Amino acid sequence: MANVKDVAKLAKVSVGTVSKVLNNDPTVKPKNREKVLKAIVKLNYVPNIHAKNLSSGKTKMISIITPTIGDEFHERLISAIDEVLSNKGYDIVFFPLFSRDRLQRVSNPSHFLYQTDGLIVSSLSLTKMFKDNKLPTNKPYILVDTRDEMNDCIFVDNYYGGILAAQNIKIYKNSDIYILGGYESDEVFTSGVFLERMNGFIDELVNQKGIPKKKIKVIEVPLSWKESFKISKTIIKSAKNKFSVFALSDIIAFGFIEGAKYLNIFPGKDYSIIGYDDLSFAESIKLSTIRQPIELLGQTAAELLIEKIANHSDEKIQKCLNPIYIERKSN
Amino acid sequence: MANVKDVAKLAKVSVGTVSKVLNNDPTVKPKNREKVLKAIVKLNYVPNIHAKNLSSGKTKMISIITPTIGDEFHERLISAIDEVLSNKGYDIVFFPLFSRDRLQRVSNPSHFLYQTDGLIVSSLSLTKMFKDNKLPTNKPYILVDTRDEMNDCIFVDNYYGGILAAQNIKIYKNSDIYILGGYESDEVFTSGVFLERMNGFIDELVNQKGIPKKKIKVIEVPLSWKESFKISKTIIKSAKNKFSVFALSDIIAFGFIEGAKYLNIFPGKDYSIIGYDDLSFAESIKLSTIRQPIELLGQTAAELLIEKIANHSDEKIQKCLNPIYIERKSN
DNA sequence: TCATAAAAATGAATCGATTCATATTAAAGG
DNA sequence: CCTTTAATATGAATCGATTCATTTTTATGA
Repeated sequence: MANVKDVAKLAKVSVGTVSKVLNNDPTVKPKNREKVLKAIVKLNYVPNIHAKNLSSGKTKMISIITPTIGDEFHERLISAIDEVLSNKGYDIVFFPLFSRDRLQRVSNPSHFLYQTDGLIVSSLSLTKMFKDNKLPTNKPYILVDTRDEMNDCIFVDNYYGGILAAQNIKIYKNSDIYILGGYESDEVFTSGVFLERMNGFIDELVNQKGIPKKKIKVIEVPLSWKESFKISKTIIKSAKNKFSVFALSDIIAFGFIEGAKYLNIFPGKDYSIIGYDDLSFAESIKLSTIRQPIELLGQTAAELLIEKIANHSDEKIQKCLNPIYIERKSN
Repeated sequence: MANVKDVAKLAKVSVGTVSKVLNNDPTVKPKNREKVLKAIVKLNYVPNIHAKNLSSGKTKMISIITPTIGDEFHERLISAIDEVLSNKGYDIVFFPLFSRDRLQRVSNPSHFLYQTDGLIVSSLSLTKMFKDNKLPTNKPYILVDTRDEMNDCIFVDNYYGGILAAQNIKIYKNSDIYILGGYESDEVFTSGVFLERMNGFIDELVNQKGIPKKKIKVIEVPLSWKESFKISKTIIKSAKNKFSVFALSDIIAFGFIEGAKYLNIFPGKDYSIIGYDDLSFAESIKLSTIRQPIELLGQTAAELLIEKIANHSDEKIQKCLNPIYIERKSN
């Protein structure tokens, strides 16, 4: 394997010049640049990234940490982040946690994860993961999709999202109102967004709309359409009259709607339902929902982090974006 | 930031000893080990991973490349890979491609991606990505979920999966048989598995079961349940009598079934349908399907790669796993 | 033509670990 | 107690880039 020295020798220039060529330094004359380039090709030279990282003290990489990967929210979020970062010359390295076991491994401060130029942590609460509520690194980082007073973060106001749902949901006379979702099997991997949505919804209904609290039924369901699919029967049977549903995620709303169809109960007609997120399928199933600006969330996070890296400024960042209500036929 | 030298000085031992402690070398006496450990804590020392990578020539990391991330198949595959690798002391770094643009960036031979100890490439065809049908690296790598004569690979026999579907699908008299799926928007990101499934299915029907080819209708649909949801109406209207469907993925089968329900057409009663993959929801919707051993696929890939890294052997690996038919009510 | 300033090239020092041949210390055996 | 052997410890050399103070070359203009 050839290295800079070999290239320098073959090109008859110094290693400094080779390094300049590699980094597009304009202070190298065309003739020399060409010589170096030719030598690189001839030797089949590939720069060693580890040496580069070590000697420059930079990696031009950003670590991204997420709980899982199999969902549209994170796919869109990360794509958006990647787009911004790549424009600024950064690459992303991606660390989905999957399990507590992997979290354990990845908690080691000497893990590669913490030795890139910065980190974006998505949908995770550091409080629950690390006792001191901090990532074990002094690299700059920012949390996304989590509210955290102690760390820099950017998030969508989930409490307000709940309020929006409450303000817009159609309520039938004498009818029950169901909140669906929010169950999380492992509390270490939760960001608390579901609870906030629920609280916003309940507070608004009770305090502003004067709905008696006992008419609001919270049904804890995991974030999976299959689960709400199953639970739909129970709910529909227990409900007298028409009823209203606030699903804490579009995924849950979807399962409920599909399950209800089996009983010939249709959204917008026999009951009203509002979802959350505005995922790509929401429009096609005519689901009213609270839209999160997922792409904007990712873009802003990326921009803020890059700024932080560039300025070394340590002023606290607490950025809040607002969701909006999207009206469709289901409500 | 403290380094090995600082630790050595404080602990009053040599850097060699510090390094041994860091790497759990048994030839260091308990007393010294303790001194070093104490110094590490006192100095808040964190090993620099880039220096380690450079000097040792190893990273103890494996790169994983996938086209996307938002699907159950890859989530399960990667989890399985991660489990095996972590047991062998390796960590994974994960590179979803997302887009051609990112593929472009990631094709640079000096990318970090190619400077780990090995690579696993999932569901991608190198032929379409690189003109010489090789990854731009001389690190060991293995392809998963792709058949490729030129490279080491492990895959599930998709052609045979198609045969299995053909052998088991219920066929009604004078009825049409539909194949659903296989449309891919960007051919660079395709692995060709859908085509193989389809060919196996058709060949078996025509050659073994004597079904006339014109009764088999191929409907190209993208891998999205929404799309097959939409197309279901068209198909059902055009179909006289009962009919049979081979969905090239469970996701597509699901969309079709849900769409058909709107027209009061039910699987296992008004038509028969077989899916592919046996994703987690297949059981709950009673979908007959061709099960891929996803976890086994990931585990075996990981094991083979580690072996390759250890032995430097360059004998060609071409491992084929078999899918099995899972009977449920939809067929 | 020469002095001076600007541009380009140089290469030793550096980053922070691991390696391994060599030196030191401890244990075993007579 | 001394020799031999085994167990530990040492630290200079190494990995392969970047950096930057210094030197060399080129350009400018009087």
